[in-house]
Amino acid sequence: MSKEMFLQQLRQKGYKVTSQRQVILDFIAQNKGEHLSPDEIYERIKKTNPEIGLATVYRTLALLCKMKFIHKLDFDDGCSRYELNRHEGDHRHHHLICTICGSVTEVEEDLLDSLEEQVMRKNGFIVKDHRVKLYGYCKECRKKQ
Amino acid sequence: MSKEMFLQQLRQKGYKVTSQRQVILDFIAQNKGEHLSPDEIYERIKKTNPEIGLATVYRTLALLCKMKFIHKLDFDDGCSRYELNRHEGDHRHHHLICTICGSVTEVEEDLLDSLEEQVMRKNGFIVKDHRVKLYGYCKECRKKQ
DNA sequence: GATTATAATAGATAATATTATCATTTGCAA
DNA sequence: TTGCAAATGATAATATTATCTATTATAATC
Repeated sequence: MSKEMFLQQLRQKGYKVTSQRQVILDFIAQNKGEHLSPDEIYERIKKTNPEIGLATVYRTLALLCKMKFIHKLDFDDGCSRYELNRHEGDHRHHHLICTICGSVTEVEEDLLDSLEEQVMRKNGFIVKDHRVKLYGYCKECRKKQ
Repeated sequence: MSKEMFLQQLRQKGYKVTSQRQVILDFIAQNKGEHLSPDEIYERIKKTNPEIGLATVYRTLALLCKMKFIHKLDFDDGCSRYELNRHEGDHRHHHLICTICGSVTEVEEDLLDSLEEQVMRKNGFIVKDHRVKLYGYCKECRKKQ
């Protein structure tokens, strides 16, 4: 999704396009691939835009989440982290969290279709999104065991 | 797992069996089925055991998690919640979270075997546990749409 | 295009949930 | 008993959210 498309979506839903939102949006887009925390984003943005407050960073991140532009992640390291949503609207990868070294690896896709179908059939629950975390030992730590 | 077995496991791993830990353990075992938050546990335990501090509740919950006696949950309602681990050592159900009414339903099992096997093969990652959250519309809310 | 009304947003900061710190207490082995 | 590492309670620190007043984007009007 391009920046312009996103700004249009904001206006369309009645949200305002503020300079702060654009700055934060640009920053996240420029740092895709990193799992940034609110405080990291705040500290690094503050250097060029010292007028932006921490609360606004939190609020904008929450808004970007609601708009499905980013995802909130939780790796149990004491703060939340966010990543760009690369595949429009849909969540398309899982996280492998090593319980030894704490590393986080992403794996593409999925294989959840049969699970979601079963939940639909047995529980009447319509699945719109999912979050999957796999805990275990990464390749490196496995060797050292 | 019985209480005695659990206390033995504590001693075996070098942890001490304190009265506070026993009180919290008993309370959780007596309220299985509820998804209790640390503050709820603290407030309700305080009535009969006013000497127990909030920090101890948090610490004991973290310990019980590490011992795989309970699970930490996150339903995005502003606090963490815990539930008894019914199937020893292994995580055996997923959560369906309705994004309309906020209800949380549990579904037994799994169908993750093929996913975990694939992760093992492609990433060399040994999966020891997983956490799956499915977001969507529950049966009731679906009707009202 | 400039002006104005207004609801949304921003910044500052108080409140809340959780974790870290530290001095004191306690379970447990010698 | 006694010694000591581990645990506790109190509370400071941190991450996040809620609150409240001032500011601002935007649509309507001139």
